[in-house]
Amino acid sequence: MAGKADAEHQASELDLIGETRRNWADRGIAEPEAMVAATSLARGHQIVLGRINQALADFSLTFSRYEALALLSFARNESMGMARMGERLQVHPTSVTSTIDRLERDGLVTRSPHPDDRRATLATLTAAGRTLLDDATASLEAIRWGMGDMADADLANLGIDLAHVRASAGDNTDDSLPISTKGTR
Amino acid sequence: MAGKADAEHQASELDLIGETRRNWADRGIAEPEAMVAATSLARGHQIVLGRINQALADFSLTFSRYEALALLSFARNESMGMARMGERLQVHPTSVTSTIDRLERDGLVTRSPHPDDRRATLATLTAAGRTLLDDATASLEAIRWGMGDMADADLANLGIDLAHVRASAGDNTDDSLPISTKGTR
DNA sequence: GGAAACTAGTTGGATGTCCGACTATTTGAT
DNA sequence: ATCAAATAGTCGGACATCCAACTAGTTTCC
Repeated sequence: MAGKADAEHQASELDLIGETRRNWADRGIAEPEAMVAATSLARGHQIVLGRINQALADFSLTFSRYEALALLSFARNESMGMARMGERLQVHPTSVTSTIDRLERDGLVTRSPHPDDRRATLATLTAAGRTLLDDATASLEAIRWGMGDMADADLANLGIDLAHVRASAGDNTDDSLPISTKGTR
Repeated sequence: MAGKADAEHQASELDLIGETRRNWADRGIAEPEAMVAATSLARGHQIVLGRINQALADFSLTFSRYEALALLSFARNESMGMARMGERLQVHPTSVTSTIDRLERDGLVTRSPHPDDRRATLATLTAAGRTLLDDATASLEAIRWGMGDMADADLANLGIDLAHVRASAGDNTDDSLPISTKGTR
């Protein structure tokens, strides 16, 4: 889990990131924009993930486990090999093991041997898993995936800016992104 | 720690977020922009934090511990009560305990009783801690705090968009942010 | 065919984060 | 003044994530 569950708690009096920026500026930092962006990214992530996990707590889920359930729900037969899950979710194979362990413990997923490859294990969504996923999804939609009351236009801008980050890491960012204003700024 | 250490690894063939978006769209999701933004935020955080932690590994540091050292370096006498550190870093008190434990173990920080409040403990930067912080900072500057080759203008946009997220959580976002284009889009 | 190289998944260890509960101390309110 | 309420820090437990190392099965290539 990551981020404080209570993302809405008092942010004390001051702007913590602005304060940090000022501190570094006094010291003569290099690349101040990058520092502010990285710091803001960490804080934004903490806020949003905190809200999401808070909402998912009603279902005894975390975002990691929710993502795994959602991924399976999109797969043929709601079933997928664990290595493939790791690629899709961009997490280490051991994290998949750990996530599936807990989902299986809670009866949301079952493990079964792969029919063709005796090394591989298939994770398959159970009926309970599918039901819980649907309920949890409705809950996340209700809180707009933790994005608060941000306007759709601002959300789109954020998505574009983050696409730049992802592109800088080699993520392919195809045309499915909101590109209405792309290149115009 | 969060994010894959190897943030630059193969992003396989497809755009994972675009693919996710398509999957949900087929299902008729509500609030698609919010979902994409939240997903992109998580991925962007993973990428940037992964790069940062990779750079800090040369100093046997993590970003959490680096942040704690930096915070202390800005404090009067390079010293601060642990509760205050938790407020500034926006983490749970037990996380501060854990972080200071490791910093103390590595000789980068010392604990001492607060002179006026016998409940409180002061964490103080050591000479070794200060030196390591400076070296680690230089390393982070060299990689632009994990922001890759993003242009300053894009970084500024990202900072602005994330300020909206933070504002929606009650973070005070004062005038120290890059506001050159604020309100113009 | 058979050995080397690769792939799939797990286990064990380290870190970071949260929450609940607990002790010690300080504040505040009657 | 005294006792309740709030605050500071820690411990134990749960999760998520990584890495290194290991077992078991599959591919590749001579």
